[in-house]
Amino acid sequence: MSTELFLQIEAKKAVEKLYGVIPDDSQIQIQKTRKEFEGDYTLVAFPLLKVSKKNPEVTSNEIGQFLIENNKLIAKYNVIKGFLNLSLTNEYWANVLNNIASSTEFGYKLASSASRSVMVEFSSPNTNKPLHLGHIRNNLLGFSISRILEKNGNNVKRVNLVNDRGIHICKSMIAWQKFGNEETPASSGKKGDHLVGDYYVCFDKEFKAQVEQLKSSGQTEDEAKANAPLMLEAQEMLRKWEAKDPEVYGLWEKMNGWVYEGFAKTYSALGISFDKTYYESQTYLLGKAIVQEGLKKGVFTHRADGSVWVDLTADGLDEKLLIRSDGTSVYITQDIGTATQRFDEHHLDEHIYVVGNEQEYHFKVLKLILSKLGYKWSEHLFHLSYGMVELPEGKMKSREGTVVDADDLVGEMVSTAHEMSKELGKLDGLSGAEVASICNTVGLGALKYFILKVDPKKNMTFNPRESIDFNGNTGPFIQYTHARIRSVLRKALEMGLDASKSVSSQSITVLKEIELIKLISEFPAVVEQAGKELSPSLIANYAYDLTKEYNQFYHDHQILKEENADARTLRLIISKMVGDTIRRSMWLLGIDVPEKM
RNA sequence: GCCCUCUUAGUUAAAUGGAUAUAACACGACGCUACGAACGUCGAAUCAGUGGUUCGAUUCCGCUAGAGGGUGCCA
Repeated sequence: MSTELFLQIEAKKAVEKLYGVIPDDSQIQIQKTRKEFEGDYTLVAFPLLKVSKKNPEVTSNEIGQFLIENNKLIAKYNVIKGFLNLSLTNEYWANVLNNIASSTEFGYKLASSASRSVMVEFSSPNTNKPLHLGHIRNNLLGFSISRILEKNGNNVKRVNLVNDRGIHICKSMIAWQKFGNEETPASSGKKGDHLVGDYYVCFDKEFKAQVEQLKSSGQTEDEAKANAPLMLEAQEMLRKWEAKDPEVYGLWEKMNGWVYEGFAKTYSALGISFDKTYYESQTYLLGKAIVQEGLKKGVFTHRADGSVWVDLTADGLDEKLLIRSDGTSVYITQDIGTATQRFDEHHLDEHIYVVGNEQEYHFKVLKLILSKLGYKWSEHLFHLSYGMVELPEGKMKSREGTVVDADDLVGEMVSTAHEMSKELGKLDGLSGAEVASICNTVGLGALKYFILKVDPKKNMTFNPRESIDFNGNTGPFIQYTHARIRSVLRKALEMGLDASKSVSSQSITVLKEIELIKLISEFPAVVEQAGKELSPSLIANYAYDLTKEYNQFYHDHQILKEENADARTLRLIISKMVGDTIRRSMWLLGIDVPEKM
């Protein structure tokens, strides 16, 4: 039981005994005592005044007095205005530490076959260009949330839906065909996804030139865009692709193959993997049958030109096209199909889409359509809508070359880690492979932490200069503290000190020790909260708080050189638990922690 | 036009219907003969404006201003 819950129950009893009324849970507000006051947890008296019919000070004092008289584990209290600050005894905290030290998988709920089944779709890249910073946020969020949900006792399936077909792919293809001179990753040494991306940019450049030319010969902007030969060729290519024209299909397979090789490297560098990858080329026709069904049910309507629509105006939304007048399907048609397919095949309790907030309307519409079709599971679809990543100069624009490339970014972070460790001389004497591994861990840790510490819902600014800072509220700061703890534990082992004994209240000698035990004991609640809110940032902030608190402790108090054996053991155990909790918090974020750095 | 979101120190972030709003970076001043200084200590600096609900609002609601996003054949 958490300390907060324990105090809530005790306070409830006290109120009942003192005032003869059983208070509502919402009236018993327990919160952490603010740093500047003495106490562990605080009961806010204001909501109880109606019950006590006394002023805040008197009410607080009466409850505080009752609690220390009736509970041996509550040591003392003080009252400031309407706040009752409670301190628990050293026995209580020693016992908490012993319980944590002897438990396995502390803070985690393990999944069983009876657990809820959750599918998380994330990443979902287009195969016409390499991954960039925006994809990194998506990937890191999706991966971390999957781990958080797993450790909240869910069976999680990670899936990727690759957008491997459509006009955007044809743009890269047509540009390569016309201007590529048979360039391949092997011939040019370019990473496959970058090579294809270059031709996407090339298409845009040539297309714009054609549009300008047509405009100067008298066409309007819209006319020029519609008539540009390159665009017509791309559209023709898409038609040929849909007709499975062998030449076009072969080119498409070849170029997508290059992209997949490139993506695989990026995913591997980021430490991201999936249980299953879906391809839009295999799912884009799904959903059409369901649209027919909807027409029969009268949920959708035909228009004169053959297009199919759903009217959502009664729900405050607009009318939405589902099938184009030429009979082809649109994005949402496919999503209707894939969602149905997944719930048919897997019996999911929840399906989470990790997709940027610019698609909020899309998912609102999707959910509504599915519920109109009578699918009860539509209420189990959840759009995890995350904010955009902007640069200090503003929005990233691929065409203006202001996009931060994922591979470049990872590379820069790792090389910064190299420079840093060289400068500090921290890794002297280690083998090249060890140094490379550590710098990789630290560089990636910096990047991942920088992105995940921000609340997913919020837009964030990515400042390249600040992101490679390894001091302060950063991944490397937390990793460093872990490495330092591991170093202490290695030395303790050499000295033959035992960190597996249990401790007694006499072992606790300074306040910081209790602060640390308290913080460690809050880990399960943080994991649970992060699972509920689908927010890795809660874990990141917790890890930082814990690390900061430990560093202060470490600075002010000796561990191995402490002469009192009981105190030394306690500090050793606290150190071990802090190190473990840091490691496990970071694991939930998809960040590794090194033994040395 | 209509709909949605956001606005917290110079900057980037945090928290909360409750106490004097929390950190980091940057800036200034300090601490290594030390279990790891990628650390620690001190200083200065913030809730866009306005009205309401409330014992109490930065948090909830309204309006104003600014920023971003979406909106019938893109994804």
